[in-house]
Order: sequence, then structure tokens, then C-alpha cells
Amino acid sequence: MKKDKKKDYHPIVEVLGKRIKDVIKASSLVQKNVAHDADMDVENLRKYMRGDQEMKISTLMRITSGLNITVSELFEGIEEEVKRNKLK
Amino acid sequence: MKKDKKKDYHPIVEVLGKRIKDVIKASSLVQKNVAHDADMDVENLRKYMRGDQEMKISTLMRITSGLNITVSELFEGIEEEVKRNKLK
DNA sequence: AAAAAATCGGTTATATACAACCTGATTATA
DNA sequence: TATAATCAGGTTGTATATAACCGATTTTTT
Repeated sequence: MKKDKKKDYHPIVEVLGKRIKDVIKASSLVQKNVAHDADMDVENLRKYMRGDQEMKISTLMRITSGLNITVSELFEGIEEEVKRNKLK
Repeated sequence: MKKDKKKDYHPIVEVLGKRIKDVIKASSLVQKNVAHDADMDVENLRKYMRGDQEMKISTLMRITSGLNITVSELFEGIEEEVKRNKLK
């Protein structure tokens, strides 16, 4: 895979990644444990946090499970945030 | 693609599909319009409703947008529902 | 200062999502 | 009764998610 610029994802990808990062930071969790509980490599979890990769629904479920929160909680108000983000 | 039984998805796929179906049924929306607003083929939307295909996050966003609801709303209490579903 | 965690930026093979189509049957509804 | 909508099941090419790694640097914690 060459170094071809940056993937052009739906803005949700970046916002969601930041939220995951913030949840970990605001908690006592460490990435390593979240990744383990989500049954995933830490480096790959970081790709999601960076917004470098888009996830499937089942991956979302595994991550929220590792974070000990619900999808509903993680996504609360996210549509507005995405909208604000685009206006920037 | 041959007829190889049924894909072995995370249980969320089926539950989510049913919810999408229920939202449409409970509203005045028709599948055709939801699909159009989600910028997607009706037949493919139906695959998600049937639980025949797992979606990415950006697809989820397009569908909730077509349904005029938030992801948070669509997923409210879904973890418990998935759990109940597995016990059946 | 040493150790642990987080960061950044990669690689590869394989599985699968996506989009755009199709046929044909059944069920509403105008 | 038309006709629109829903249903169930396909197909195909292409894009991309996943998993499992790598090395090296920086930041945080102990």
C-alpha cells in the first residue's frame, strides 16, 4: 500500500474517533485494555481513534463494549457535532 | 457467489435490521424514499433490514439520515435487546 | 531514570461491504 | 383492477475493512 494522501471518509469517522479517544482519556481505561476487551490489536484501535479507518457495525459494538458504554451514549449529539465540524 | 447457507454475523446485524424495518413501518415513510434519501438502492437497503449484510458506520449515518432519526435513537437499548435475543 | 503507554506511519493477505443491477412472487393501496 | 410497494433471492466488479504484524519516536507514569 503506497502513501496515497489521505482517505476521503464521511466526516463521522473523524468525529467518532475523537470521541473514543476522549472516553478513554476521561476514564481510567488504557488503550491496551480497551483493545483487549474489544478483541482487537491496539494499533488497529488507534487507527479508528485517528480517523484513519472506517469501522463496521460489529466493530463499533466491540469497541463500545471495551469502553463499557452504549452505542447510544457514544453517539449522543454526534450528528450536530459532525455538522458543526463541516462548517469550520 | 454460491448459495452458501447464511453468513455468521454479530447478532447486532439482525437486531439493527429489524429496528430499521420497524421505524419505517411505524412512520409514514416508504422504503423507496428512505433508500433514496440514504442514497442507496432499495434492494440493498432491504438487505440490511433482513440482516443479510453488515454495514459500515457511514452507511449507518446515511440510513438514519434517510429515516430522520439519530443513531442514538435507533440504538437506544439495543445492547439489552441483543442480549435477550441470544438467550432465546 | 526506567518502564509503560501512546504516537505515527507503515505492510500484507484475506474477507467482505458497496453499488448497481436482475428475476419473479406476493401484498397493499389508489 | 391496475400499479405500486414489499418481499426473497440472486449476480458481478471494485473498494475497503480486518487482522496481525513491524520499527521508531514521544509522552506519561511510577
